[in-house]
Amino acid sequence: MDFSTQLISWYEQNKRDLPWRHTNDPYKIWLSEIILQQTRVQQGLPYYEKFLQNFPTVKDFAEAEIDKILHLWQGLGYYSRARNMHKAANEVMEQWGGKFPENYKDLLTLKGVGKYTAAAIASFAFGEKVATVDGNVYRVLSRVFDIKEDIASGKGQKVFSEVANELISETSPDIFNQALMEMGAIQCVPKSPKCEPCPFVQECLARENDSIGSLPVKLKKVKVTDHYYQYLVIEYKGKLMMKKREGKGIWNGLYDFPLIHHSEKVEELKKEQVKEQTLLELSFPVHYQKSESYKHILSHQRLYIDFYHITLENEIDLSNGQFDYKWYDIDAIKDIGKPIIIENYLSKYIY
DNA sequence: CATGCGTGGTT
DNA sequence: TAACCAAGCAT
Repeated sequence: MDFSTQLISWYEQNKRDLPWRHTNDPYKIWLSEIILQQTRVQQGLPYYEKFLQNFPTVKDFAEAEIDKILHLWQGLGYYSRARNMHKAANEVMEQWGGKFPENYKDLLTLKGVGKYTAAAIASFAFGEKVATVDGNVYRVLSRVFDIKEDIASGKGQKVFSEVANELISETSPDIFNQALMEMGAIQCVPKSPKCEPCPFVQECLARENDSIGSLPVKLKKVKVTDHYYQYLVIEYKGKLMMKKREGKGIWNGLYDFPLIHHSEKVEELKKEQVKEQTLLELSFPVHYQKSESYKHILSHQRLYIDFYHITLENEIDLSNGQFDYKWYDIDAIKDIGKPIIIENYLSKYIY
């Protein structure tokens, strides 16, 4: 029995029941695939349901406010996915007549749809014979065939793509793709893979060569930098001062508080910096409540965060246009997208 | 081609 | 605890 047949046989007996496996609708496939990028199934599941309820069709998604999309996406991370989905939905409406493009090459033109996602939609929705090559596939193929090519390099990605496209089933490329990823997700896992029930246990070259623990090879290491944040939670009559983050950094499109950003550890609030950020003339000692310190870990940054809750006696006029901060009713703040650390703070001390 | 981009789970 | 990493993509 060949690789594909063995794999699919294993899959039919071991697969999980996931909602996006019951549809051929490219919109639902697209939604699920974007959500699942770098995200675990259990974390993504409730978001998939929530987005489908709010936006049953790609037209609904395209017509939605980006602020509503980002609020629904809150807590899932990698927010550029949500912003790119909004753009892609509008591309589908305006350039493809409201219907998703139906092949790998055209799907690749959509914002936020790369090689993996284009292959996923093309095969799952349209039956195109093109292999999905994701982290699971790298792991399974690198082990079964003991391939030591670096998966972070362009060459490595090309090699694994070629291997996967050699193996892919002629008759059921969609099931083959699902099966290969499922094997990586639930059996050929990174640590302590479950080799005993694996259909390839006899022919797995990495097992034979005792190299499972070092595969797949991934040379690139992310460097993590430290940042020290002082957030000013400025309250006046049931409103908080906030603004929408812009630019290329983290949390683009989400809302947060006036922020004093340091590259070194700091102990106390500096009043000159408070004024620079907010025009707020603090006469120290001012009445404020400093929170406990938070450590917030991103993929590439360690944030050490203190919140300073300042309750004003008099309103600050924010209409001079020097800053983009505005006053937001605490009730309204519940309905806009915020970094999860901000949401956690608000839930504990403000709401 | 290297880097930036979240959050949560696991070891 | 720090490291790793989870159905990647854009620039």
